[in-house]
Formats: sequence, C-alpha cells, structure tokens
Amino acid sequence: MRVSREQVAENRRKILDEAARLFRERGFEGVGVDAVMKAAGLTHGAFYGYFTSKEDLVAQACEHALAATDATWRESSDARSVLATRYLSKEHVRDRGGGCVFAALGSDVPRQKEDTRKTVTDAFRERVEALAKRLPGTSVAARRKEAIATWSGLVGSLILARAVDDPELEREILNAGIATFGQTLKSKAGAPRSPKKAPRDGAATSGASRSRSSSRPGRPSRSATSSRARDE
Amino acid sequence: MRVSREQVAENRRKILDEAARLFRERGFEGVGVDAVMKAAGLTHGAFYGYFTSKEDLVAQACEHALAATDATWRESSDARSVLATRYLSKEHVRDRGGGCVFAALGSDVPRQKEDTRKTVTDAFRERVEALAKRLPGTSVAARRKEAIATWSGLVGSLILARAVDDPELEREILNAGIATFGQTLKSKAGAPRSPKKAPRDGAATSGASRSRSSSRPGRPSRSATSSRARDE
DNA sequence: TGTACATCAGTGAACGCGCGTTCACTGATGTAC
DNA sequence: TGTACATCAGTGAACGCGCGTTCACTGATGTAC
Repeated sequence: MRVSREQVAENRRKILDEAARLFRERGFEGVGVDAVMKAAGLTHGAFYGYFTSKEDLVAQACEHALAATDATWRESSDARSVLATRYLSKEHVRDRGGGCVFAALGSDVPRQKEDTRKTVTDAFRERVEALAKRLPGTSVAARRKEAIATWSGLVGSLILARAVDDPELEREILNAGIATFGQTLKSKAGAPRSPKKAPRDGAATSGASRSRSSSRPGRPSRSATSSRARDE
Repeated sequence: MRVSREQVAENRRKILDEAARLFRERGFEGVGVDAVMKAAGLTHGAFYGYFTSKEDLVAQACEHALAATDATWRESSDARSVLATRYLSKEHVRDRGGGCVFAALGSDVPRQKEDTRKTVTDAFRERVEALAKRLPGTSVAARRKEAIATWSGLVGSLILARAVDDPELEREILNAGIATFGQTLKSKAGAPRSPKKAPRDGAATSGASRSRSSSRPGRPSRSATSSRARDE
C-alpha cells in the first residue's frame, strides 16, 4: 500500500524522533529495529526502505537529536548561569529520552561507527563555540578552554546525577555543578602539558558552517548491498 | 571434572577480571556470557555455578572493577593536580578496559538493575570523600562540594575526550580538564537553588565503612529460581 | 597412609527467544495519455 | 478532467544467528573409614 510523498517524509521524521528518544532512554543496544518502527506506527519490514542498516539509523538518529538541541543552543541568549541551571535541573535528569545526547549516550559513543562519532564530534564543536560566545574573557583561546571545561563539567555532572541511586546525593551533585559551572571558572593560563604545541585558536571558528548532513541520501536504493562488519 | 577449591577461587577472580575488562571495552550489552567465560578459559555452561544471572555478573563485575581503583585512590597520596593529570592522560583515554568505570559505562548505569546502581553510588561516595581529603578549604561542606564538581569535571572530560574522533580536539579537552580540575575551583558559597534545605555536611562522613559487599554468596545454589523480569 | 565413595565444578548439547535482515506480495499513489 | 497503468511504500512471513539459560553427564576432588 503505497503512501503519499508527504506521508513518507512524515514517517521518516517520526521514525527518527522515536529512535532518538528510545536510544537515549534504553541505549543503542537496548532498542531493536522492530521497537523503533512500532513506536513510529509502522511494521519492521518498512525499515529498510528508509535506512540501510541499524547502524545507519543510529547515526541519523543521533544527528537528528543533536540538531534539535543545537538550534536551541545557538539561538537562545540565556546567560551561562541560566543554561547551567536548566541543564542540571531535576527535570533534565528525569527526561533522558528528550534530553542531552552526550549525557544519555556519551560513554557509548566511542563504541559506535565512524558516522556516529563524526556527528557527535561536530555537535561537540557547535556546543563549545556556542558556549564560548557567552563567556567573558580576554583571549579567544582562554574563552574556548573555559567553554570546553564547562561543557565537560556539565555533562559529567548530569551523568553522575543520573547514575546515583540516592535522590539526596543526586541533588548535591546538581547543586555543586550549578554553583561551579554556572559561573566563571579559574584555570591555569597555559596548557599544562606538552607545551611544544599550543592549541590552535583557529579551530574555534573553523567548523562554523554545518554543511555535512546534506550528503545523506533520502531513501537508500533497494539493491544496496548491506555488508555487515563482523570484527569488533 | 571437579577442580580444587583454590582453582574455583582463581576461576571466579579470572571471570570477574575479564568481565570487568570486557564490559568497559564493549559495554554491558556488547558482551555475552559466552565471551566472558571463554576469556576466562572456561565454557559457558560453568557460568551458572558462579552467578545467578548475567545481571548478577554485571553487578559483581562493577563492584570488582570499582574496588580495585578505590584502593588506589584511598591509599595514594598524590596531589590533586597529579591525579587529574593521570586521569586525563592519553593512556587513560586509550585504556578503556582497564580504566575508570564511571567514564567507560557512566551513561549506561541508570539503565542497570538496583544492585549495580547501588555499587556505583557507593563507589562515587568513596571517590568524593577521597578527593575531598586532598583539597584545601575551610569548611567540610565547601571541600565536599568542590570534590563533587571536580569529580564531575574529570569524568565528563574523559568521556568527551573519548567520544570525539579528532585527536587534536581530544588533546584540547584533556588539557582544558587538567588545567581546570587539577587545581582549586571557584564556586558560589551557598547552594544556588532550593535554599530551604542546605546540603547535609554529615553525608561527608556517613558512608565511611564499606561493609556492604559481604552479603554476597560465594556460589549460588543450583536450585535457585531465576525469575527474569520482563518489563522495562 | 591407603582405599572406596560421595560430592560437585566443568562440559557441551539443547532450549526458546529476539534480533537484524530479506523478500514476495499488496494496493494506493503518481503519471501518461 | 477522466481512464489505464507503472511505480513503489508498507506488510508480514521467513531466514540465520547469537543470546541467556538449562541440564544430563563426566571425572577429579575431598572425605570417611
């Protein structure tokens, strides 16, 4: 039963929405193709009309989830303290499925395929740049360094607040994070190790245009060979 | 073919060693019972002589891995900066299987069963207390808060350094983390939100004795019913 | 200390199940006239 | 605008595979005498 082109586009969006939510809730390996398609109101057989493999879905779902939050970060003019307070709120701790991808899946990213890691790396750069813009500070390098440390602190705080099973300790972690990463950090001026090569300031602006995602085909051809890598 | 009691103890240790390594490398769901037993030099059939279920193995392997590093943290007298430099080294980034459990599996912990979360929570408390002891600072509460934020920052930095696919960016994250979390942080004095209830200072010393792990049986009885939870 | 027997750690076949993936078929959509 | 046909998105059965788990059996260990 063929459906309209608009329906196809909407189905695609729905699949990615549901996949992005489910992966964040249950982890990449905790969600099957079947579960994603069912959540999107389709049957599993239709899956390979949209994606070449589950790995393909993982990569695109990550991009989908990250793009949604990227926009918010770039466009909002919230101060760093507001941002930290919202990021480290109990609501965000609870809403794994709709929250930060880095916190929900961060420690699983190194185990994913190239595509996914590249998507995550690009999004990390976006976040750091968006954060650096909000920071006071003299040099671009110092602002960038502080943005990186702040972002690390926020992600780490959220992950640990979620990991812990004691609500009181969770609250303590969130509050410590807000108090520390919601305002200017103190850090040593230079890079403390391997001083032979200073961090490139140019990297702070090099990835400004986000043009990569256009190379993804809308629908894979039916005849596409699916080579399944067997090695770790 | 029955083996000696010493052999049983050694097999148990080997299984936990290999499980702790494999889980950190490939994730909880990326490693099967079969792979763990093979790595330990046994066949999968012997598994249920040692553990009641895979979940049981997950919990015990986490405890095993965390206990190993706990000892190091408690006993070493390294300054905070040395600790940060070692924690955020390229060697640690590379050695996922032998490194920090929080960084390797942190975002997967909220999805695990009670036992595992409890083990992780206890270990978190240990780390924070061990870290707080090294910090200068006036009040116990301030030292504890700084220890929590520092630990969050270290874990977050390591997770992000591993997630990223660009070695140069990885280096930047590590250096920013060392510079920031290797020395005293600035943070607001009071808790910034929900000021009705101040953080309990007593929590800093309440979990001092680590007596919990003794309740684990050495070998489960053969007749133990394995009830498998079907719900999420 | 030596023998006879009970114990039980480990083996490997087998189980049911869910996974990722494929495919023949269906029937509504889109198009050519 | 209306009809005839080609296209193709979605369905559901089927596949092979690996997973967690069970169990009858084996034979070395540990024990009783």
